[in-house]
This record gives sequence, structure tokens and C-alpha cells, in this order.
Amino acid sequence: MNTLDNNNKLVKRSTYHHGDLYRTLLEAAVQMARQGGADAIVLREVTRQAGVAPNAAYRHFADRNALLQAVSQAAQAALAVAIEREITEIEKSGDLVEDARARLRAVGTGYIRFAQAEPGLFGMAFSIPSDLSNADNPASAGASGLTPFQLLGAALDMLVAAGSLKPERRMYAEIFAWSAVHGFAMLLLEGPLRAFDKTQAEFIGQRLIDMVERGL
Amino acid sequence: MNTLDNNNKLVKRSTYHHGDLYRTLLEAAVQMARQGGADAIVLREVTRQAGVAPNAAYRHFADRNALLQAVSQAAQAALAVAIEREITEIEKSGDLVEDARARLRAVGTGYIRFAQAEPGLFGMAFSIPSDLSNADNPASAGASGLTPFQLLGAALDMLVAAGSLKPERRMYAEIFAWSAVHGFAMLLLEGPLRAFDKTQAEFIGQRLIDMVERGL
DNA sequence: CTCCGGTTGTGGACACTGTCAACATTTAGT
DNA sequence: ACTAAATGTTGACAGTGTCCACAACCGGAG
Repeated sequence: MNTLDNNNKLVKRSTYHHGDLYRTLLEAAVQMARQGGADAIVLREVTRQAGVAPNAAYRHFADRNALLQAVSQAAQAALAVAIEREITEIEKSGDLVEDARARLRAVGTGYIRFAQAEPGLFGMAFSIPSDLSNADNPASAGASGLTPFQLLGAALDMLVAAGSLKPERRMYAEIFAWSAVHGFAMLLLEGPLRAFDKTQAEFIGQRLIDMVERGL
Repeated sequence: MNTLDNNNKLVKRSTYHHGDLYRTLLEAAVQMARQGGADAIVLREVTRQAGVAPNAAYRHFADRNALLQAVSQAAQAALAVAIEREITEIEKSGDLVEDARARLRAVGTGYIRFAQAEPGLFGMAFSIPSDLSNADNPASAGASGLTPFQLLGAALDMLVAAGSLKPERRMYAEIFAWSAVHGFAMLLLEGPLRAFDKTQAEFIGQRLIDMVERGL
């Protein structure tokens, strides 16, 4: 019978029904994920913050894992937005090849920067067991309507269109580029590269993208 | 007052002290990790399988996380062994450059194959929070005494010695190669590439290594 | 407007977990 | 032989995810 007001303070709820509990629960879960990753999402605490009984969550999510999946999709969407932002900041040169390359770099850079800025969310984006491949799930998309994976694909298509990537090299190119950047982000966050500070990581990340450009 | 005999059957223990509880606990935890990753390691169940009271574990591990770290190191050691095995299966050509390249490929191939063969263990190898960089921790090493990271470094050194990798390109080369292969393994296990079967993964993995060779 | 079925939230319970403090047994060193 | 340290046990506690039965509310059919 309690809920959160606009300032996130607990307050008595007048209506028996919450109104928008699904979103409230999801947003609380996202905040927890930002702080400590998937392990930090605890069902009872989520409902507590929403001012609702623990079991109320089960009217909106089948179980805890369903909530985690929802957060995972939200995380992917946030990543997509971060990549889109990086893309818009490209200053166009007019040269088709150069612009296409800049776009690919922007995707990689946005990916790495997001991983550093939001490690908790990033960790959830691609590590939550979900049956279907939701690489094209709208819930995982950004403002452009594209998921991170699709944004990468689009950048590679531009590279082909610009003549900078041979069509016979196009197949699986997403996977190669993705693997490199994703692996780097993982090693940076919870691997042997944890000690690196932001500027180091930025520098090495750019070199990593160089390697991908050469190798694709 | 119970313990496991040689056939892993529960049996009454005659001695009050277990004898080798540390190893017994660790091995039980490793088996659980093989089946379900870090989440599958539950302290009480570990002690149960060892035929010992739950709190006995606290005489050997500060808390659950300490146990996870120990398993993580064991997982790294197992990975090192898998890579070493892949290396020994190289048929030497006599050509220095070719042999060095084969060695680098063996490291990557062993890495990917281990990830597929032991997904539970692999997931623990590099994703358990541990303060120190144990890239050179003997507990994480294989038969050769080298950790996976060091095995990769050695392969890259050979590549330089053979003249196939310019010395000015040597720096950070571990990170680049590692990132690509590690990211690929991650995407394969718990990412959008989950649907791929073993032969597909093997094929694409080899192409991925091609990219690294070109790009380094 | 009334009634009634479905939706949403509550209360109480259960089995299970990690961890703590106090105690018991065994081992090892003087 | 005696004592201190190491190792294992008992009992307890707070906290978790989930199940079942019940309560309050909402929207549409009559």
C-alpha cells in the first residue's frame, strides 16, 4: 500500500492498484543492475522499492529470470543509444570511404565506452540466458529502431557500398568485429585488464579497432 | 562424520578430521561449475557432498567468494592444459615462420575448443572478481607452468623471433588476440551466437583467427 | 446501474541459502 | 604430558525465490 513519489520517496499509495507496476519494477531493477550487475537484482528489494508486496512481481514477470531478461533487453537498448550518439558525433568528410570507416569506428568506440561507463548494464546485455535470438527484438533497439547488432551490420554494409570492404569478406564480418570489441570490453571489466585506467583503455581500444580494420 | 570414498559414494568417516578437505571441497565445487557455472556452486551442497558440516568450509575458504576464486584459478589451469594439448598436436614443418604461426593458431583454437567443451568452467576462468592480477599465478598454470595468458605471450614472441611479427607491433598484441578469441567464445556461449553448432563454430573460429593474423 | 469474471496486489508459509558465535575433537610442538 | 592451534559440529539468524489461498479492484454484459 506504499509507492514511490516523483522524488523516489516512499509514500502511502491511495489506490489498491499501483497503476504502472511493470515499468516501476523494471526501472528499479535497472538501477540495481547499474550498481552491481545481475547479481544485484533481488526480487524482494525491487518490490520493496516499488512499495509493493513481494508476490506482486509475479503478476508481471514469470519469475526472477524473466525480470533479468527484461533488464537485459533494456541494457541492449541503452547500448544502442550510446552507439547512436557516437555515430551522430562523426563529422562528415564527404569522402564515402572515410565516412564509412568512421562509422564502423564509432560503433566500436561507442561499444567500449558504454562498457566502461555502465559496466553493470553492459554485463547484462549479452549474458542473460534467453531462448530466442533477440538480435532483432525491438525492445533491444535504440532511437533508430536498430539493435546494437544491427547498427554494426549497417556500418559494415556502408563499408561494402563504399568499396572499402570486398563483398566476399562481408559474411560473418559482424561476428569478427563484434568478437574483438566485445572480448576487449569483457577483459577490461572483469578480466586481466581491470587495472587499466580510462585513458589507457581508450588508447588500446583504438588500436584494437585498427586491428579489426586491417584484418576484416 | 561422513565422507566420500574412491568411488564418490558417501561413507562413514572414522576420523574426526577429514584429511584433505580443502581439495575435496574444491573438486566438488569444480564439478558443480562444470555443470552450471558459478551460480551452480552452492556452499552447503559442496559440504554436503564432502560429507561435512556446512561451516567446515569456513576453515578453508574465507567465504563463498574465496571458493569461487579458487575454482576460477582451477578453470584457468584447465584451460592452460587444453591449450598445451593443442600445441603438442602441431606437426612441425621445419619452417620457423610457419611453425610460429601454427603455434599462435593452436593457442586460439585451444581456447575456443575449451570454451565449447567446458562452458561452465570457461565462464568462471575470467569472470570472477579477484583483486590481484593473477595472470602469472602458478595456481592458474598448466603442465608447462604457464598460464593461458603466458602461453599466448610465448606464441607471440616466437612470431617475432621468426620475423613474422614486427617488434613494434608486439606491444599489446596479447590483448588484441585475446580480445578477439575471448569475445568470440563469449558470444558463442551466452551471446547471440548460441545457435551455432560445433562445426559452424569451428569454421568461423578459424576465420576469426585469420582476421587476427592479418590484423596484428 | 448491477453483477460478475478476470486482473492485480496481499498475507502467510516453505525450503533453501550464506554466515556467525560457541562448542567439541583432534593434532602438533614444547 | 600439556597446552595452543587447527579442524569439524551444532544451532541459530536474516534473507531469498516461489507457491497457495485470499482480498480488492476494474471493465464489460445484462
